[in-house]
Amino acid sequence: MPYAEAVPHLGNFVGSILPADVYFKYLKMKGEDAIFICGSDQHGTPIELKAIKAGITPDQLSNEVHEKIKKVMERSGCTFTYYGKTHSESNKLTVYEIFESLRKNGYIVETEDTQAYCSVDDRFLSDRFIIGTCPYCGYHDARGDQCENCGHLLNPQELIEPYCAVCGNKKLEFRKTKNLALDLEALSGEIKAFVESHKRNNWTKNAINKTLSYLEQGLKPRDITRNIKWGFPVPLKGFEDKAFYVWFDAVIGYIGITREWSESQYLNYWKDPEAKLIQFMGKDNLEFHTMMWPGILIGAGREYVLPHTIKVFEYLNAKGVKFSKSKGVGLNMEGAVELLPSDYWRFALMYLLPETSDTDFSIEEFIEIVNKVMNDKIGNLVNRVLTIYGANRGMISGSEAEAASISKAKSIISEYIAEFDAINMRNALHKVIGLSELGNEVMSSTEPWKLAKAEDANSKKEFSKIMVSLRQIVYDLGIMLWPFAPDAASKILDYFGVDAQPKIKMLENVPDIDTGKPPKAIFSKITEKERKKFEKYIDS
RNA sequence: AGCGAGGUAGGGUAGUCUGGAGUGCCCGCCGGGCUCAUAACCCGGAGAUCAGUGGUUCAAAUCCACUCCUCGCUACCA
Repeated sequence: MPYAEAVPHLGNFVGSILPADVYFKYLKMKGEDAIFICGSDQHGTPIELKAIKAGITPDQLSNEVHEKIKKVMERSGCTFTYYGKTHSESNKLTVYEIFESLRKNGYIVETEDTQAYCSVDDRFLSDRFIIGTCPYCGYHDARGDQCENCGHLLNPQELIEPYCAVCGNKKLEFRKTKNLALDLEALSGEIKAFVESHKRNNWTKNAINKTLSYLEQGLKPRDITRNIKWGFPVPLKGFEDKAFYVWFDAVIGYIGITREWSESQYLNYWKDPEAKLIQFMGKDNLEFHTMMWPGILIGAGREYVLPHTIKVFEYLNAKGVKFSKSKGVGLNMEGAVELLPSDYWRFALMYLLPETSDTDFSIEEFIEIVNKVMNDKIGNLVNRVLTIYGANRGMISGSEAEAASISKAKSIISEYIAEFDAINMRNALHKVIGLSELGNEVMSSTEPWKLAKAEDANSKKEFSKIMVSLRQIVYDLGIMLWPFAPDAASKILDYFGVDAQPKIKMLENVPDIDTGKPPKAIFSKITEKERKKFEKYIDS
C-alpha cells in the first residue's frame, strides 16, 4: 500500500503494486476467484507533520494524495478490485475488533517511555516533530529520529538546542508516557512456526532468512499506539488521547479495505481457510508483514487467513540513489505515465524487477528494453506476420500448422504457466519474449515470403502451414503479454476480433486474423526527443 | 558493531534453495544470412581463474568455514 504522503515513484511501484497487478491479471486469465485489494496508507507522523506545515488537516492532505495515487495507478494499467484507504469507517471497525481480541487474549501490554512534550501545543512530540542541531555533523535541521545530512540515527535527547517543529518552542520537556504494545515476545513461538510452515510457498529468500534471523534474536513487545493526534483513537480507558500507530492499522487495512469494498463479501475471502493471501512489498516493509502482521492475526485468534506467500523485493535505485518521495529524487509515476505509455513502464519495470539485489534504473537500459525488446522483438514480429498474412490471405487455408514450431510454442506456453504459478513473474516475462523469438526464428528459417511467390502446390501448402503457425504464435503472444502490457495485448488481440479479457484457455483455439485492419505498430521506439525530456526528470 | 542480501565475459543480469561439462538472456564487438517487417529479423563466433582463500565430494558458481568489497535494516520513517 502506498503511503499517502506523495505519489509513488518507480521504486515503490515496481516493488509492490506492479507485481501484484501483474500476478492478479494472470489469476484472472486462469479464471481464479481472485480479488486485488490495495489502498492508501494515510496515518502516521510524516503526513501529520506535512499537513500542519501546509496549513490543512491530515485528513484533507491524505485524501487529496489518495485521489491522486488512485488516478495514477489506474493510468498505470492497474485493475484493482478495490483501491481504498486506511482512514475509513470499515477499517476503524476492523482495527477496534482486532484490538479487542488481542487485548482479550492477553497480547496487549503497557510500555513506558520518555518523550518530548511541547507545552505550547499541548502535545507530545514524535521524534520527527523535533528539530535541532546534529551532535555529529552540526547540521541545523536535523530531525529527532535521524540527521538527513550525515545519516546518523539520533535520539531526540541528543539534539543540540531542540525545538518543536510545529510552533518553534524551544522549551521542550521530556515526560514519561505510557503506550500499548503488541507482545511479540509471547507470540514469537507461533510466528516462528508460521514462517517455518509457510516458507515453502514461494516466499522470497530475503523474507525467510531475515525473518528467521529476527526471531532467532528474539522479539520484544512493539508499540501499537502513539502520542499523536492523527489516527484512530485508542478505545481504552487511560489511552483515549492516543492514536493507533500507523503500521498497526495499515496492515489491518488489508482486511478493512476489503470490508470497505464489500461488507457482505469480505469475510468470504478473509475467513475462508482455503483462501490464499499473497502479498508483494519492498524490503522496507518486510518485518511488518512477516512478523507483526502474522503476530496480530495469530494473537487475535486466527480468525482471518494468514499470508500464504510473501514476496519481498529489493530496491530499484536511480543512479545509485534510492528513489525518494520526500527528497524528490527520481521519477514518480505521475511523471512516468505523462512521459510514455504505461505499458512501457510495466513491461520494462517487470523486466528489471529487483528480485535478488538492488538494481539501478538507468535511462539507457530502460530505452534499450523498450526499443530492442518490446519494439524489435515483439512489435516487429506482430507487424511482419500481419503484413505477410494480409498480403497472401487467399493462400492460407485450413488449420494445419507446421508441427515443429507449434510444439515449441506449446512448451514455451507451459513454461510460462509454470513460472507464473510459482509467482516468478520476471521469468514468465522472459517466456513471452522467448515466444516472440521463436516467431522470428520460424520466419527466418522458413522464409514464407519466398514460398508465397512460388507456383508449385507443395510450396503453397507449406506456406499455409507456416502462416497458420505464425498466426498461432502472434495470437498466443497477445494473450501472454496481457498481464504485463494490457494495452499492447489488446491491440494484438484486436486483429483477431477478440475484445474480451484474455483467458489461458483461449490459447488453444486461434480465431482467424481480421485482415480488414491494416497492421499498425503496437509499440513505437523512444525517440531522441523523448529521451531528452526524460533526462530532465532523472537528473536531479 | 550485529543481522540480512549481493559480488558470474567489456557493461547489465539469470542460474545457487535441490551439486552434474561455465548453461542462459540483454547491450556492445567480429563474421555470415535474409529483404516479409518498425534501419528491423535470423545464424555463427570471440570474450569469464563464477570476488578471494581453504575445505567437503567421483563431481562445486551451487554445500561448509574464513577474508575482502557493495547495498539494506537495526524497533518513534513507513
